[in-house]
Amino acid sequence: MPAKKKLRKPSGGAGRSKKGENLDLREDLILAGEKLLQSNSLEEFSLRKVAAIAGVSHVATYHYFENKNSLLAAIAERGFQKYFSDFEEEVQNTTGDFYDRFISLGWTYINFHIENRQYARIMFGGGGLELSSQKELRAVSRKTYKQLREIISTGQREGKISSGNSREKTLAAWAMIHGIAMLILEKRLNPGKSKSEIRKFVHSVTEYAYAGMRGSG
Amino acid sequence: MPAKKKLRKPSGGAGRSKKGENLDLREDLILAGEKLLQSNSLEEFSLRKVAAIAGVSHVATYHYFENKNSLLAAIAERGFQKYFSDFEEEVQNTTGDFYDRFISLGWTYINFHIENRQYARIMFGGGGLELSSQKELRAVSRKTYKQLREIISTGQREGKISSGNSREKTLAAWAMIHGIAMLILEKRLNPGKSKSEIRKFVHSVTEYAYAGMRGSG
DNA sequence: ACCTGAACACCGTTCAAGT
DNA sequence: ACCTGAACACCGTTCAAGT
Repeated sequence: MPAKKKLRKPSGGAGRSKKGENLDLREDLILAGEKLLQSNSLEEFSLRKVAAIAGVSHVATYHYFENKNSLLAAIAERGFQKYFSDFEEEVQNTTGDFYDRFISLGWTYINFHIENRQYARIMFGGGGLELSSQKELRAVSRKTYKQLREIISTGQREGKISSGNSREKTLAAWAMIHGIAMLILEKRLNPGKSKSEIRKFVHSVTEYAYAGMRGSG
Repeated sequence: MPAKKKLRKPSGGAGRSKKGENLDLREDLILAGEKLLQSNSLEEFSLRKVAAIAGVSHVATYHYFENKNSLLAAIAERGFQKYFSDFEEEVQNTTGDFYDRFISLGWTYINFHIENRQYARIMFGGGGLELSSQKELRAVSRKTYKQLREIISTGQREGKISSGNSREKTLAAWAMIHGIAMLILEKRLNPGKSKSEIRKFVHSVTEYAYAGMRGSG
C-alpha cells in the first residue's frame, strides 16, 4: 500500500491559479488517472483509486473536479492533445499531397485507438460518459471534423475527388475510419497481428472510401 | 415500492428445464432486464434492480446467470433476434435486387441502433462487456458478417461491383455502416430530426460505399 | 432444487469539521 | 482555501441457512 502523504505543502507561488486552487494536485490527479487507465479498464476506474495513487483522500478530488465524469473529461482532453500531436508527426513523413494526407489521417486515427485503448474509450465514446456538456471536448471534436473536411475540400479543389456534398463526403469518410477503429477495439475485426499488416489493411480500406468519393457527384 | 412475491410456486410441469431450473423465472429476469434498459442506461443497470422488478431477491439471479455480464449477454441475444427479424421485414419491402438489399441492410442496422439505444450498446459494443466468451454472441456476430458478405458476393456475381477482395469490401462496408451508427449514438453526428431525413442521409452515405466498391479491383 | 438474509468489499457523493 | 474522516445510499458477489 502506498504511503499517504499526510501533508501537501500549500505550494507558495508556483502551481497556484487565480482561483487559488492548488494546480499541482489537480495535475497530479489527472496523471494518476491516466496511470490508472493504463492498466485498468474504464469499469475499474474509480475516484478512490485515483486519489490513492495521488496520495490524497478521495474527497479531495471534488475540490478540482465536479465529479468522476468531470475528471474523465479532463483526461480525455489530454488524449485529444496527444492525438493531434500524433497526427502532426505523421504528416511530417508525407508529402503535402491530398491523398497522402487522407491516408495519414486515417492511419493516425486508427493507430491511436489501437495504442491507446482506454484513452480512446473516453474520447470517442462507448464509455457511456456525458461529454456533450464539456465544451472543450465539443470544440476538439469539431476540430477533428474540420481537419478531415479541410483535406477533402483540398482534394476537391485539386480535382482529385468530385465536387459538391463535401459535408456528406466528410461524414462518410469519418464514419468508415471510425467504424474500423471501433470494430478493432471491440475485437470484432482482426486485421492482422503485426502493425504493418494492420497498416496495410487500413490502407486498402481507406482506398475504398477514396474511390467512393471520386466517382459520384 | 413493488410488492415482493414472497413465494413463487414451484411450477409443476411447464417452465422447467431438464436441469431442473425454473425457466419461468429465468425468462422473467430477462424481461425485467429489458424493461430496465428501456428507461435506464447501461450504467444504471443493476442485478438488484432487475431482481426487484422480477419480485425476487437479487441473489436469485445467480441461479440462472453466472454473473451480471452473463445476464446482459442473454439480453443481447434477444436483441440480435430482434435485429434479424427487423432485417427480414425490411427485405420484404424491396425487390430481390442486390443494390436494394445492400441499402436495406444498412438502413436496418442504423435504424436498429437508433430505435434500440441501450440494446445496441450491449450488442455491438461500447458497454465494456466481455462478450467474446459468449459463444452464442460470437455465432450471431458471424451471421451478421456473412449476411453482408453474401449480399456483396451476389453483387460481384451480377457484375455490379468489381470482383476480388470480397472480405475487404465486406469489412469496409460494415465499418462505414457501423461507424455511422456509433457516431449517431454518441451524438457526434446529427443527420436530421425526422426519420425520413435520417434515412435520406444514410442512403446517400451508403451510396459512397457502393461507389467505392464498384471502381477499384 | 430454489430462494433467502446477512455479510464483505467495494463504489460516488455529501456533510461537518479541522487547519 | 484545502483537505480530512464519517456517513449515506448504492453496487456485485459469496456464504450459510431455510424449505
